[in-house]
Amino acid sequence: MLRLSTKGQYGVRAMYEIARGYPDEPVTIRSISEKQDVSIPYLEQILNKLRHAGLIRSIKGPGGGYVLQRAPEEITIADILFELEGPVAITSCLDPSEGCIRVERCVTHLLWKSLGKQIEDFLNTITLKDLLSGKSYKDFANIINKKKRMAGV
Amino acid sequence: MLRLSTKGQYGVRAMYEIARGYPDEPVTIRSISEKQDVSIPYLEQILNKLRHAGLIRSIKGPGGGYVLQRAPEEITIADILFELEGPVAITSCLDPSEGCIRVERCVTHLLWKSLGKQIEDFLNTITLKDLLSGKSYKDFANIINKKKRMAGV
DNA sequence: AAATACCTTACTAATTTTGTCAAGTATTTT
DNA sequence: AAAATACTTGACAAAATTAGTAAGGTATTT
Repeated sequence: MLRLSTKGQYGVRAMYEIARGYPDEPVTIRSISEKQDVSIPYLEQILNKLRHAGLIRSIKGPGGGYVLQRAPEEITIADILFELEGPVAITSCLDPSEGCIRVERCVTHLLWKSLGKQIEDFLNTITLKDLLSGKSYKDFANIINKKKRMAGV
Repeated sequence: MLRLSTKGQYGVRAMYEIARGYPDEPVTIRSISEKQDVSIPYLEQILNKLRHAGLIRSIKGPGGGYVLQRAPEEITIADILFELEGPVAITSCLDPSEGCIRVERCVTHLLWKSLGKQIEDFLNTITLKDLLSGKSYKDFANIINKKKRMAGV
């Protein structure tokens, strides 16, 4: 349950490759394709969205490729996934573009909203830099929990 | 992104109705259908799974219906969703039934695993009793954060 | 025996996902 | 100027999943 589509997954992996070239080495689509085992046409579709969102820009011609528009520590996983898959919406009625017609009597509305918030907090906290620095499983949990403690939750 | 299927959503809402009758009032499928706006055949499919999982049992004949097998505080949202939608698996390679062929070189593996763990912790913490007692949005967040603090995370 | 209520399997329409394909446009190097 | 490299766009379609419906049972109580 709660699976992420391949677009989101590949998008994050593509951004990881582009981040590795930051700040001065443009990364070609071919090189991303080879390193991450994703077809070039599919990557084009994905990178196109990320470019329109202002997360990356492209440099044409020989020697060109993609580069980050912001530093790796300034780009979160949420930034990437949001562009490729839209907002976290555990249920359709929690999608801002749809809306709920039975909020009042829906006993689970707040439950899903709260779960969505937990997920968003996590995704907003982890950045490309965390990915680059090879964080461990425990590290990721600590990053988010530490942040919450500091926020006084 | 990360949407729950209707089976999972309806399943939780159905369990909520059955929990309202706990411990001595069997809840008919018809009554669940009317209160939660879900068709009877679809509910049968859902309740069948929950029954096989031992979360509920059915009483046949007039005056019959469904009743919880355990107290509301002993049944978590994770118990319900796991039966209806399988384990939390952000990516297919994190699904226990599939497995990952590139764990070593996958830079996002631990990220998704960690996110999955956050979600599971949340779902394992909230029970039917929390739903019955009409918890607020903030309440849900507090339940899980308090638990984590106590665990010394 | 009649009414109530659950039980099971099969099927299918709709939607979403996961890509491919074809035909471009833009830039740099030689 | 030409060639090579690289990105850009929109349309299309197979495959998988979701979200149910339909039909024909079986079991229990009154």
